[in-house]
Amino acid sequence: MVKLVFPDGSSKEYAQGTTGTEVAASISRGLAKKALCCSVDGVMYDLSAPVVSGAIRIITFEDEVGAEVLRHSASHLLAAAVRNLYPGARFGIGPAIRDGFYYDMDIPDFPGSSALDAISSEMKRLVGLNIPFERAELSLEEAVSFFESMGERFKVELIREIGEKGEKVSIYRLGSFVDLCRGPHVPSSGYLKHTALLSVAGAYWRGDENNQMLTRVYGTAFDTGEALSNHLELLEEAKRRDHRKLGPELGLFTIGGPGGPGLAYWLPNGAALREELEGFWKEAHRRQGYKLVVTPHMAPAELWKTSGHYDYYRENMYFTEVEKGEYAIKPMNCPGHIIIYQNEKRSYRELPLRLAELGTVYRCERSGVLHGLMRVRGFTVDDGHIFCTADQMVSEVQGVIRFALYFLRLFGFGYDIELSLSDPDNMEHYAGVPEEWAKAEKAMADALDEMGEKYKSVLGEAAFYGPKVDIKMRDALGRTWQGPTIQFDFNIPARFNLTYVGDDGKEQRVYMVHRALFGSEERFIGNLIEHFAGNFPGWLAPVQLIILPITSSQHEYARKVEIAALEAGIRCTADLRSGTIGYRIREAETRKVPFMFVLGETEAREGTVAPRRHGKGDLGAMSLEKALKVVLDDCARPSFMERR
RNA sequence: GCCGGCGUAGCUCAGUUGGCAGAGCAGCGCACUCGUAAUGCGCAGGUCAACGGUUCGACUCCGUUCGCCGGCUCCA
Repeated sequence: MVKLVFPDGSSKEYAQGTTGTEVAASISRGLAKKALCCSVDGVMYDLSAPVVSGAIRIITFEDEVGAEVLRHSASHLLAAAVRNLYPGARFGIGPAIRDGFYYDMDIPDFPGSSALDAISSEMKRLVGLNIPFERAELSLEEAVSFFESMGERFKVELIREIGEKGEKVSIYRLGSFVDLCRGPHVPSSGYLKHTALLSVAGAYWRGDENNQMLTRVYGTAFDTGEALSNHLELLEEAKRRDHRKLGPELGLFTIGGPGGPGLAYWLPNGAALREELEGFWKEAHRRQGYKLVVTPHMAPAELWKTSGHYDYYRENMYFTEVEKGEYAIKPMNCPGHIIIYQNEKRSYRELPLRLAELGTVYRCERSGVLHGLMRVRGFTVDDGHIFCTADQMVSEVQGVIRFALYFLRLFGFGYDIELSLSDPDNMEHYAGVPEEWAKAEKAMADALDEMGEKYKSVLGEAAFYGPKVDIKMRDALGRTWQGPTIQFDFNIPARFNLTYVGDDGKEQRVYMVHRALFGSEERFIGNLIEHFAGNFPGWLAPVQLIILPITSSQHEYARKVEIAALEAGIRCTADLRSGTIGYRIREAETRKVPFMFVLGETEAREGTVAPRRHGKGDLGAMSLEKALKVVLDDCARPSFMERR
């Protein structure tokens, strides 16, 4: 007999050889229908396998692992279809990924994305045949010779590695297609009805650019047609919000082309948004006790040699010559802030010293990785460096985290926190001594714990120069982006011998924290564009108000209203063109301007305006004074949080 | 950098087998003077990304360069 314990704590005995399918059916018909695979004591099994005693869980698509199993199965289906259409194809890896799956394949004479339709049809055909996934286990030798006979050199390479780890080798058969796979899989291809192929791209075998380039096909799969179409709709929405499309459309920026790849040119509207964002940032930083500084765009190579960038970051730097001396364009702001720190002898009394700058840096990124505003060669970092004593570490890190979260909440982003720690097995790779690392890592963890913030610790993700807290931000579509980062630095203070005079009159090594809230202003604005779909909150809207006289008889009144709005501090223009009012309203709506004042004969006579809110429509006529107040209230820059 | 795709008017896109460069929107002009998401008519707008080659003839075919897009381990 086999004794199974269910998640609710109840248990039941089954005959030896009972399969997962039968167990699921004994629980409920609904579960049997939704079941994809099962796990016993955390080990995953196919539903067709006989169950063993232990804690069983029937896994459905609602489980994160269930979704992975379904998608991984879909990747096998994809490979099977490709094998049928391109018998010469050889297969690499085909894992499930967030929201989908891919398969890397070497497909001779592959025609590119035009082949997706044909592959999709073949996949649909295989789904219709409802072919079972069948598992078999092989010895290492059998597996190697089997895949060698098929010419599957990538699989052979993988098997050899599995052999080194001492795992047994399993294969899965889907009709005539056999793939190396740990499993488990859904019972049959009929479960993969709601699958879609998305794109084709090149990918190096195992991600190494020294290896062969394979063809990667991306796809996604869901348990229901509705879930699939919702996901595809989300992808469409993301495309509509793409900052590379909205940015130029809204007159925010232009990038690439004659201005040079990876270099953003801010148009008047974008510059207005930036200016507002920067103004808010500066104000907030002053109130948080930062001293704002400004440092040059280039500095002698010597400075970068001392900082270590010259040796370790050289490939990303641009160089130039000044009177035969070598200079570097700055890729980071830290050395500049060091110069300012070192400008005078520092006392413990002036710590923590918080320096901040909107510093524009240039980094040489490889042409292929450039991506709109998200990955550029010239960008402005909202950089800050905190110089403090060991005792001040926890409260300083907390202050920055609180500050960062305030910023994210202000814009309506969600967040997840990661604490990136050193790899205890490789401490020799890091700058600084292990005891100091332990102290700094504890300070960061303590800071988070004390604040009651949830976070995920990731071993081995720290920078070589120190541990860090990374905050991932989640936008309106649920996508995550690199957000604020707070990094401890053991390296620079040692390299520059940064000290302060302690209360004992002796020189002490200063502690240093790098931090950025936006990260790159360019990328952050790219995120904002997509997050808001271009419908910025009033205070950031490049144009806050458009004045729309209905006929030319109201032009004079329109000018008066415009002047009043400008004097009130509203970013405003009057649209005096002769088109119909419907046409001009439509245009203002598509430009996502928050407010319009419509002025007709009645308004001009009575000294009123008829405001219209973007997305909401007509607000009804009111006095000019009242209307201006409505706009000002809506477009007010948020006041900075109270200090705790 | 590498693999694949793309590049025609400011934008979105047609352009057949190699045979005179097209439309809608935007712009400008004229008419219209209009009440909450597209008024009508007209005009102008191009080195078909650039350079080279094949050809009687190239937007079209070939090559090179530039730019843009999808990606380049989330490890069977």
